[in-house]
Order: sequence, then structure tokens, then C-alpha cells
Amino acid sequence: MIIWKKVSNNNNIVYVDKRILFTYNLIDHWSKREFKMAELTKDIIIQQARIRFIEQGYEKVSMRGIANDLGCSHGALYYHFKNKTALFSDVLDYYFQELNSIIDRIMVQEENDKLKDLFLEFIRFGLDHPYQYELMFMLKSKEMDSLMQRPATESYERFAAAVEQASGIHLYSDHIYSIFLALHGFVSLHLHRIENFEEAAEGAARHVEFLKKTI
Amino acid sequence: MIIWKKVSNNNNIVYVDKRILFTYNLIDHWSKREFKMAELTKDIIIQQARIRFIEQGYEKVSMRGIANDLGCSHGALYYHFKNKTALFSDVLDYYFQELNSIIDRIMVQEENDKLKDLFLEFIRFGLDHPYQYELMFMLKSKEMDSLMQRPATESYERFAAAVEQASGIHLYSDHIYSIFLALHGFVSLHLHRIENFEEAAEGAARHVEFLKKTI
DNA sequence: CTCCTATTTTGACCAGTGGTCAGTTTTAGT
DNA sequence: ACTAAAACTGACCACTGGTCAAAATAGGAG
Repeated sequence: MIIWKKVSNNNNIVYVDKRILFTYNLIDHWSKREFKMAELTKDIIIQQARIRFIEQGYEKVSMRGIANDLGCSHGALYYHFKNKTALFSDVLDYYFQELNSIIDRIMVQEENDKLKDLFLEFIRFGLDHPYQYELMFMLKSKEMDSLMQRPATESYERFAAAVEQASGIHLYSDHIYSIFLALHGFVSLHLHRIENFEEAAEGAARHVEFLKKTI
Repeated sequence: MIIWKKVSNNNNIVYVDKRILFTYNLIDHWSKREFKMAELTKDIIIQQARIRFIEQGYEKVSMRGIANDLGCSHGALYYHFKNKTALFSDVLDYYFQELNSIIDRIMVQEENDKLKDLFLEFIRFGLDHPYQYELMFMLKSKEMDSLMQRPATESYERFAAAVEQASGIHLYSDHIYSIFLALHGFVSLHLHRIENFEEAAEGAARHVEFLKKTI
């Protein structure tokens, strides 16, 4: 990414990533600009926030850190997003979509044990996206929760409908909810204690088997 | 609680709680001391930390805030505790004990539905002690987790043993673990979304009923 | 090309955090 | 009364999320 950087009033440096491309001096003000500043868009901010988020988690990612990666000031981020919560709410939209499409994919497959897959893949998603899951289903603050509630509910309803369909029989909504809670319990207890799904795969399989038997 | 407070070098004020008791001046240094400073003990710090913790939660309680309540400097707290984590680890010991005695109490009662009580009271404990539960069973950091793991495991084992005994039959440990996860899931999903157990009592009762049927 | 306005961006600033540590005060024993 | 150990202080550090006046840039109209 190209970054223009002002050094003194008229002395400027143009970077590509972190390396100097060239320097130049302003005569008047570079009227009829041949260059534009690399534009800072919501999208590019979200993208960078996600990169840091995946390895550091919400708490440890700082707005200043993101701004630094992007070669802009942290103040600029607050022009595009009301606050940190709003930024990460947008980051998470992506993952709600991912979870939804996991569910959809299982339902269109053939010859698979759909119930088992639904349960197991939900757990896998949680454990392979620990920081994301944390914010999606284990709220950190009232403010974050109010932003997550709608997409979380939508994902749950998609899951619930899929479970009923996969079972081939009528299920009480309480029953499905209890199963969901049990899956959530597994994820939330193992979150951050293991590195990835595989480490808990056996336990997950047993838990899933237990839940399947209730149907 | 009595607090001595230095104002200028020789001008001192003695407080009881937040109100002035009397002032005095030092001549030399108050040799052969008639008074002792109100001592700052681990216990009194834990006690005050708990008070703030209950209403604010781990993140929002600050060491400076606690020190202020206690009329000492925040540095003093670090003399007694290595860091914030260590302090709150001690705060939580109390609640692990409370959870353990809830389990014990249920088991010595007579003519009660022990399984139902065990399940329901676990949920009640979690929802009525949201900030505590969060730290006890939903780790915030590797450091906190390593301190919580031992007492959490102990509490779980007590719970598991109680469940098996209450059921009157042999239960596979995987089965008990799955039930525990399901209860944990209920608590962790409702935590902070409701004010107290009563608000979720009906849902909790249905979830518990579902789990009982698996036995 | 010159203005002029609107949009973006900057960076000093604020109030707050957990944590450290040299220097001081207080305690307790000799 | 002296001394060594224990307890405590508060300036300091590096950091956080967030604000905002001022400055830079963009884009259109004349």
C-alpha cells in the first residue's frame, strides 16, 4: 500500500509499505494533483483490524496499532467508526456469515450425517475462531452485546431450523435450544485452553454423540 | 476503619471511615508510639476488592480504586499482591468455597430431588454471581486461567461425584461431563444478559428437565 | 488556473489503566 | 536510643480509548 508522509512543511516522502519510494517538494501546493493520498476506507480498516484480531483478540488489539499498520493516525479511524466497538462489530459480520454458510453447506450435502455434522462443525467453528466466537456469543459489554444480538439470533435460528430438518421429525424448540446450549457450553469451556479444534476433537465427538442420543 | 493520613510533613489527620476524628502534630517523631497505623492486611484488601468486584466486575475494578477505598496508595497493594490477577485469584477462592458448600448442602438434605437441585442451583449460582462465575469458569487470560484451573477442577469433581451419587446408578464420566457442559452453556449464554437467576428461572427449569431425562 | 467549500486526516490532549521502584516512614527487637 | 527489617508512598512508565481544533486534501464551479 502506498503511503504519502509529510516530513517538514514542504518536504514529503512517499512510502510503499514501509520503504521509501521517493521524496518530493511542494512548490505551491501540488495543485491539479497528479497523486491522490492512498484512501482510507472502512473496508481496509476492517481488513487490518481482522488481521490483528485473529491473533490478539479484541482486548489486546489497539486502535493505535491498527492505525500504525495502516500508516495513518488513530484519529482517522474515529472518523470512519464511532468507536472500537463499532469497528469490531463490522469485523464480526464476516464471521456470522461464515458460520451461516457452514450450516448451509452441511444441509445441501448428501449422504452425510447431518445432525452430527451440524453439532460438530459448530464446535469446530468456535474452537478454530476463538476470539471471534468469544465476541459473537459471549458478550464482553452491554454495548457489544446489543450489536451482536441480532446476527447471533439469526445464526441461531438458522441452526435450529437446520437441526429440525436434519432430524426428520418434529422437535420442540426447547429441546433444540438445550442442545445448542450444550454445544455452546463445550466451546465456551474449551475456548483459549486449547490451540485448535483437533486437540478437543475426541471430547467433542463424545459430547456430540450424547446430544444426538437425546433426539 | 481508622485511617491515619499525612497532610503536610508534621500535620496529620486521623480519619474514621471518611470523617475526621482528630488532627495532631509530630514533635520529633512520635517515638514510643501511642498509636499504630491501621494495618493493611491481605484480608482487608481482598474484602474491599470483593465489594467493588461484585458490582463492577474484574475489568472495571482498578487497583487505584481499591487503594482509594482503603485510604492507601495503590503501590501498597503491590506489596501484598504480586499483581491484580493474584489479588482476584484470592477473591475468587471464597466463591469456589461457596459453590462447594452449595453442593454439599444439597447432598445432605433429605426428601429433595437432588439431581434437579444440583443442576438448578449450579445455574442459580452462576447467574446470581455473574462476575465471579465469569472468572471462575470462563477464563480471561492464560495467567488467570492457570490460577483458576485447580479450584475449578476441584469444584467440578465435587459436582460430578454428587451427581453420580444422587442418580443412584453408575454414570459414565463422559455423561456427567456433557451434563456439566450443558449447564455451563446455559449460564455462560445468559450471563450479563439478565439481572438475576429469577429472570431465567423458567428456561433454566426446562433445560434442567431435559438434562435429567438423559439419566 | 483560482477559489471556495466539504471531506478527511492529524496529533496534541485527556483521563484513565496496570505495574515498578527508589526513597521514606513505621515497626519491632536489642 | 539505635538499627535493621517491614510496610508504604507517589512519581514515573508505557499503554489504552476517545475527543477535537486545526490543518491538509479533494472536488467542483466560475
